[in-house]
Amino acid sequence: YNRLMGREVRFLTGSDEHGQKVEQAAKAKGITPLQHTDSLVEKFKALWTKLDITNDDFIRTTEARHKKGVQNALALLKERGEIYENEYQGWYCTPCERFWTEKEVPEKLCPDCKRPVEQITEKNYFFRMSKYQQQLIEYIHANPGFIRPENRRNEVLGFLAQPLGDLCISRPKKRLSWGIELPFDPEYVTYVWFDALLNYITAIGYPDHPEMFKKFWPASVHLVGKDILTTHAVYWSTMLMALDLPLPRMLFAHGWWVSAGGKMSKSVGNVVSPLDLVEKYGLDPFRFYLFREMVFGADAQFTEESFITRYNADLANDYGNLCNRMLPMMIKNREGVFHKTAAKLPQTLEVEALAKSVLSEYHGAMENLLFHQALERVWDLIRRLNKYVDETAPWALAKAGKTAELDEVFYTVGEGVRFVTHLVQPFMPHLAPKFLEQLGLGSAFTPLHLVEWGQLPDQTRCTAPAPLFPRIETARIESLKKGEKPAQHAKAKEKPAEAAPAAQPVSDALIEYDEFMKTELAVATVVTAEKVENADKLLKLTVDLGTETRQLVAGIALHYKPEELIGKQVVMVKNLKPAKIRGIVSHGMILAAQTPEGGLALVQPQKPAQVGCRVK
RNA sequence: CGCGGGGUGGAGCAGUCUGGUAGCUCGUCGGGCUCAUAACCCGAAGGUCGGCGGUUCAAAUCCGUCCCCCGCAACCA
Repeated sequence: YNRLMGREVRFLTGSDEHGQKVEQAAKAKGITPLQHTDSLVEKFKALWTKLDITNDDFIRTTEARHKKGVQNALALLKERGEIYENEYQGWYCTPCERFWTEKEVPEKLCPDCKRPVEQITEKNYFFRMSKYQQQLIEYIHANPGFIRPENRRNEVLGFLAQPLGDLCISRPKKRLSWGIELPFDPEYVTYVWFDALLNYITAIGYPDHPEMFKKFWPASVHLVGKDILTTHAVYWSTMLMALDLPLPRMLFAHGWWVSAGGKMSKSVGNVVSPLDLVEKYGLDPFRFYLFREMVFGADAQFTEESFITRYNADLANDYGNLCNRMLPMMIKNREGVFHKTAAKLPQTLEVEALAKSVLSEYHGAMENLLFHQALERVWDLIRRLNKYVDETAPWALAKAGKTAELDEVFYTVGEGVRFVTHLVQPFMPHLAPKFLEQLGLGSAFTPLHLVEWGQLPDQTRCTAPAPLFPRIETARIESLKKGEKPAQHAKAKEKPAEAAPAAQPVSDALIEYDEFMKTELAVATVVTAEKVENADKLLKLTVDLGTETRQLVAGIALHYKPEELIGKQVVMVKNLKPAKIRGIVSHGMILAAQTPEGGLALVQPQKPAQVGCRVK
């Protein structure tokens, strides 16, 4: 859009490649981190090409220009006293090689591997982030358009209402080598966020190409996912403040596409690869769908069905068909030539007035990244044009020989198509030119900022049209064609009932009797039962085994109330290794089976059995 | 009170900041037109805007409170 508006654009994207996760993933594959990211980057780039994303640059944080910029910034901040050395204390799990916060390890066990964590102290470097907290709050208040959408801005302000600590920006090399070395301490690398965020400036010439840097910084728009808003709004902003650099003009957090019907799941059968739609229906309609269907900034649901609905209604019926219904008529009656005339019909004036207001609202929406709104306005005009054709009934005008009026109508519709095609071009760069060709304009686009109503030249001669958005045939249309009543397809589209999770796959391998006998099953009586705090599914039970009582935790709280369990006999695995669940020791496991409704049924002796007796 | 999002006609959403006839698309029903990709145009049905309370002349919108749903996280021994 900005390019079409005649602006000089620097569209940057890239990849953040350092850090522990990357190092671990590479290690697991037995390749170097760089080999690992190389292959990922290749995939990203191929994807952008496929989607016709026209980024001017793609920066990788492993590139020399980036490393140099990061080290330069670090050195500068150190020199200015914005970075200091301090002890870092935390709970560390050696096998997992990671720190946990006090809160994360209430029982001093690693949440990942359950092994004990140890409190260790190590030297690290810290960035004086807290120093800028107040300044940042004031900045956000003073620049209401900085963080968008607005609810996100409030989220950030909420975050900043809490005391902000300083940011630990280093990792000792002995724990993590995959990173950028600190210029002032070769034993350390940079914390990945501190490294990655700087890409926005290292990619545009910081610090070696000041003329380029000056030209493109501050960025007009930072577009980020909603999940990384805080890092950008807080870490990055304070880093820039410390570096004495201006903040980006806008930080926009976009939402996520979510698959309808909850999480994508193979067993539910709702896995859709968006890219399949590109293969099936083309890139432009796909791009259109993405921008029209999503309220930009919020999450949106993605389904092939909604894509098809959108495509047929907006593209095939409204936009494509508008062009297609008029040109043949014009070829038949006026040799396909547009005659520019002064508007006389009241409907023509209405269309012109609408076009003008649509144009300004369109630009307003686009400047604010409200793409769905921009497209909505454009479609207001497209619908008005279809209505206009009905109102003026050019086929009747032709019969009556009213040539002047006929020319006015043809011109208005032709100009309408030209006009909306320009507005839609950022979304559909490949099909938009074809509309212009059909109108007889070649592919001579007017720069977007110069587009106005009435620029279709007099005497333009159109070409014979062919549908540019052929309808996607659905069952409903099929049946209409056969003259049947519309099928009640609501039923067919119902979400497939979530199949009760299949029984655990049973292995074919047979076991020896001895092996089974290793599992000691026993009858126990539930003595006490209570809910585990802060856990939805867990109950803490004590059971009587005759010779002893045991404490165990069972994930059955959704199906059994504590009080209904007390006094019941259950079957438990007696010789299971104890484990801590949610910090509570669980020594044993009680048996239950799934019911057809997806509930749980505890396994119970059919008649009262001897407590503690072995089950076999 | 773990974090976050949300509850508006059958479906998906806008409107909520800046109170004042509840709007859009799809779907349904009826009609029109016949130029077109069975499309387009018109009309209708359908909503106590999650519940309750409050502020106000006036509440989807502001305040309070409760309920429910969905992601993520944490446990499913």
